[in-house]
Amino acid sequence: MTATAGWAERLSAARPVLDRASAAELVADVLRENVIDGSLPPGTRLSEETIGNLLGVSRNTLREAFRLLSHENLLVHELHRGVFVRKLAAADVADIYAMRRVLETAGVRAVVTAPPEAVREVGRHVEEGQAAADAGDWVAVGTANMRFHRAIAALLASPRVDATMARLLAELRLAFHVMGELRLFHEPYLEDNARIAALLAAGDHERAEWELLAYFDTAQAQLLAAFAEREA
Amino acid sequence: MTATAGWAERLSAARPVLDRASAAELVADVLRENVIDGSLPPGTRLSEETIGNLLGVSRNTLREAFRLLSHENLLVHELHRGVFVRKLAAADVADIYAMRRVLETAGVRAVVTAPPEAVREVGRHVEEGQAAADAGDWVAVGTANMRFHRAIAALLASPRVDATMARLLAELRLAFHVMGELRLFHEPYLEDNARIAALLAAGDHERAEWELLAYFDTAQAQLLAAFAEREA
DNA sequence: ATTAGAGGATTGTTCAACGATCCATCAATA
DNA sequence: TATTGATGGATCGTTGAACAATCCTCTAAT
Repeated sequence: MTATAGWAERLSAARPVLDRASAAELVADVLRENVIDGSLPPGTRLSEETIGNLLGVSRNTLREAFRLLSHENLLVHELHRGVFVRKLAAADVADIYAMRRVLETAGVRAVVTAPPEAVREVGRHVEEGQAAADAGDWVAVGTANMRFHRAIAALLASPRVDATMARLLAELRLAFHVMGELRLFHEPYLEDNARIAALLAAGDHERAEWELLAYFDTAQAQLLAAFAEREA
Repeated sequence: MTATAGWAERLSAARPVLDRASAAELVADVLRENVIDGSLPPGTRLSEETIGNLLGVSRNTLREAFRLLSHENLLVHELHRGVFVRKLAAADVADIYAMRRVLETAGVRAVVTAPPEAVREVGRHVEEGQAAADAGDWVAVGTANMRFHRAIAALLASPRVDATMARLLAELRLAFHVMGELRLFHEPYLEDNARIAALLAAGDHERAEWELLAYFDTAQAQLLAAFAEREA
């Protein structure tokens, strides 16, 4: 019985696969990948003709892809000048962390009403990060860390909060490129994350929130210090 | 001296006015206006040819405008079917209020560190709403109410939070169209808003938060009731 | 009443073209 | 020398047309 019970939901869950992405969205996916992994460093100018030829799509389609990524804050569009890979300023980093504080602390406080599955999801990403660290893959550690924090905000069980967090974290990755040694940036937080996940699992949201705020302060300070150093 | 002190900032603040132009953005502005004020009710299909001829722009330009508004959640784009004015479901309304609770309560708690000017701005929109009510302009009362709540979130002094709130409230206006009599929906909250603004001005963020949460509950329930009634 | 198919209408995507704008270069002037 | 002004090339902004792919409606057949 349980096998056939939820067939309607399973079908509607598969729907996004059906209305497959348009050409512009596929192009946006490719570009997003290259921006996030640093192949296209901040400040790079994306010429319509060059990129269009490279990917084999028309200028119009490409421009739609540019619009998509501009609204994800990964590209900036300057009239009559073209699109550039976003270059975060120190103020942007501070603002991103300000918004993360709001969303993630709200997520932590919602742990008491969150579905147990969502709480387990937080812990899962902690293990994911530790496994990646054991393998020495510090880029993967960074990815797991993003997922960990996204899972914290997801405790609110709000699609809009979730989408906002995803965009915030993608944007933040633009700032990571200023960090030279990824290991030094990510390694210390593995323990912090494990501790926060444990507190959440135990329902101790007050201490979890306190730990989380401490993490924000140090991580933000670390990033901003790297920014200041780059200036010099 | 003070008149010439901040000229650099004033100039750079005027910058957005300068690079304002793109035809697609202007078209998006026009469409947004018509969607928000109800001229284009939810569910309306926007034919590329029809709208393009009406506004005198080419299909390509119009499609860029559609993209812009789709990412503001005001339009939905269905592949090979066209774009439609977004039709909010009850779940959307609940989710919007969930996110408002997060952002606005955070704003209220930030009143202790917010710049005084930002606090005064909240009160200003209360008066704006009362003036509109005296004039019997209930659409303007609704606008003032939006600005009031946006000003509360703005206490966080975060550009990203501010932009997110603006988008959330624009989206919520799609739901207001189910309310028949706008006066019945907006009038009771004039007093609530005044009380909350007074509490904020006094720095009593605890009671302000309590009042605000009460407002969210009743307003959301009222909207959802109207949705349920529409179904019947 | 349901299914199958044909035809028309609309969208998806590309291409070519032209005006508008920006940018680098170089000449002219103080 | 440094600033200003003009020139030309490159790129963007926007349009219009074209064709394929897809959807919708209507009709016919079972």
